[in-house]
Amino acid sequence: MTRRSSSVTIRDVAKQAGVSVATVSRYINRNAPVSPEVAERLDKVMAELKYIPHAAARHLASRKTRVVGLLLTNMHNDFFAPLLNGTEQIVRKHGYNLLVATYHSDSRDSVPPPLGPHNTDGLLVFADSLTDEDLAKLHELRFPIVLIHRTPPASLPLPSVTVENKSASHKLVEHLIVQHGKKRILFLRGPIHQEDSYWRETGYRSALEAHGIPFDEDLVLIGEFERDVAYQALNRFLGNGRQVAFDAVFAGDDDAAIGVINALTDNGYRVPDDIAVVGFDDLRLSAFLSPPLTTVHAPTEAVGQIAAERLFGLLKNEISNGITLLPTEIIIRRSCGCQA
Amino acid sequence: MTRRSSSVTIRDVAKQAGVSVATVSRYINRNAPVSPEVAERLDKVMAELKYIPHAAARHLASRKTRVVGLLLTNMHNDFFAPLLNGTEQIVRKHGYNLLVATYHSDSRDSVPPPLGPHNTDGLLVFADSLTDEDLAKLHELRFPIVLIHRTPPASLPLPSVTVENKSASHKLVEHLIVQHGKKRILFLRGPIHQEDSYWRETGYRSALEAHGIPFDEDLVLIGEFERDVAYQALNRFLGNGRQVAFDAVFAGDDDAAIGVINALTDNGYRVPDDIAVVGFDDLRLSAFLSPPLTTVHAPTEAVGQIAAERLFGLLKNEISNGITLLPTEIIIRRSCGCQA
DNA sequence: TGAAATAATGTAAACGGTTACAGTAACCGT
DNA sequence: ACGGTTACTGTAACCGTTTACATTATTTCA
Repeated sequence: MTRRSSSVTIRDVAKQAGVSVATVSRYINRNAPVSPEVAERLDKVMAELKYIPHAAARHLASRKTRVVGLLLTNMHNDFFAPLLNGTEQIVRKHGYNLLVATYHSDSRDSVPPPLGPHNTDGLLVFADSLTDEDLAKLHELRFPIVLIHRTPPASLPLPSVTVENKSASHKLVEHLIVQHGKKRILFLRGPIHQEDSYWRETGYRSALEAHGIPFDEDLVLIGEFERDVAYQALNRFLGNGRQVAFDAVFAGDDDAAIGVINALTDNGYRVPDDIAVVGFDDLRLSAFLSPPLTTVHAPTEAVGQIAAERLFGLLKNEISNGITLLPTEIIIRRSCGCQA
Repeated sequence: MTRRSSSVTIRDVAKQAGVSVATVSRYINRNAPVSPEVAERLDKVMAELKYIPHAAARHLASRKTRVVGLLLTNMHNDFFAPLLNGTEQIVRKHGYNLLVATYHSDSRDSVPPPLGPHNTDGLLVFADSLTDEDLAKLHELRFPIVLIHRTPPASLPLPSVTVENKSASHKLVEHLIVQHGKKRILFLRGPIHQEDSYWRETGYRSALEAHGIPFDEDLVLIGEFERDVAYQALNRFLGNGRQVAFDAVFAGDDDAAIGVINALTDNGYRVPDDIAVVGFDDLRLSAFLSPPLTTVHAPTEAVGQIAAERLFGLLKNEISNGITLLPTEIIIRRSCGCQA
């Protein structure tokens, strides 16, 4: 007994059942017929020995990991919980495992992405957690990738699933203008280079333009889709000793909206009486905020599910590219001033 | 060229740099000295070839995966976002990857746990995602495990990190009794067999007892720490045509509290004027609910961090067992009736 | 009825790393 | 000057699977 490991291997099973390892392997993977007697014997032996195939050995030999990766920019936002949940459901359904990691330009000090062909069979890539070059490199290796909340760079035909940002933002801002007579609407920009940011700003601008309100760069702050950043930004803005120069805020997302409401309240403003606030995403708890948040419902869990399903499609060599754009819907609650 | 794979291997690097594979391996792992010239040459070659070590091959040879697993019961609750976040931070800091999965009695139809010695170096096990027997088996294999929100079964000296439930629950319920004169306090029980449930109920009972209020089984409903379940349960309770027989609700956790507030509101009760509601966990958004939720602050992100750190301690053979009990703190806001 | 297909199994070579063992050369202390 | 370290490197076995190739027995069918 010179074995280093205490774990039972396929050879133990083979010996115990009086067959070759190849037969055991084939039975486990159901990829070649095995006689009923042998099958029965194997079932018994494997149960007795509590045999569990060693993943790494399998991966090495078969060149498949049965793991898919989810690469995020961060996870300190309730936005990611449903995304993860949706993804995990599908991954589990397919008998795969899910590796999650964060990666971003900041961490990118010559450190390669933590997830890739070396440890996964395919990747779900959120927003700009990978650069265009990273994506191009992976695609060149024919590595399965589906993009989430981001469309493929030019000439890279990667599947993508994201949500409709622009028209919903347009409608939301329009609601502020038309229903509530707002004219000086602050906008909290999300992370630069992130598509959601871009399209939400585009929708914001187009709504202003459609109603003859000039765009004013002074009315855009850095929100980063983060509660604390938004809070700070607004606090600084208000602390400038300036007169109130705005009557509403489109916070970019719900998380930032929380920060905004907080900052406003701390500075003595009432929401929505003095200042209307709207967000984007419709987090699980946004309906229960004080005041209930007017926002845009984004089907985040579905995004995770669909993206994962498309990834598994890719893994089965079903070539499916093109972008899936999930519809969003504006949700009128109280923070805009409605009594809904 | 008969190679099946297109990927660059350690042998390519070795040949290109004119050294043996052993030297390359040693340099990569920094576990033996390598001459400066060779080091430099290797750096260059590895960059040129874009060499990334194949994880599975490494795992197989070294018998370490550099992956830790986080096993949850589910993830459709905002409670898990900070837990995951905390865990991921530490895991990343140590250069490991994080595999997440859900597993529960329901899924346990003779399906073995998705995470274990075959694909991870250690496991973070939340609540009752594994049974006592599962844990015993793994511990017998000397597999590193740290428990989260659960203490080790008798005679299994597993490290554990959880939060103080009982005394905080006691204080919270006491607050309802003493400060607000509540006497008929509904309790929404969490998942049975889950320790948080048990201790929160214990705290609830001890507070009642301490103030001479008899425990009434009719006042406990199934909440499951889930918003929808709590909503349904309370709705059914209210719909029984019975007279209002309670004046406050301890919802078990914040997620259930949302459901409770919602059900109450839908049935024409005002919170907190008619019925006081308190939760547990202090989710990221609980302060911003309407009304702001009186609850207990649980340092969930810290739980994730500390549990992960302890797991890495185990991986370094630092034997650390015993349970880490993180302090909690009651947070008085408005939903109990205070004006705070 | 004989050739060809099919079923069931075995042997052994990968897969891409790590590491035990071994060896050489330079260095150190006495 | 010589045994003992130390620094660096190489060879090849091994980790636990999958799978190409081979083999034998059994069907199928013209």
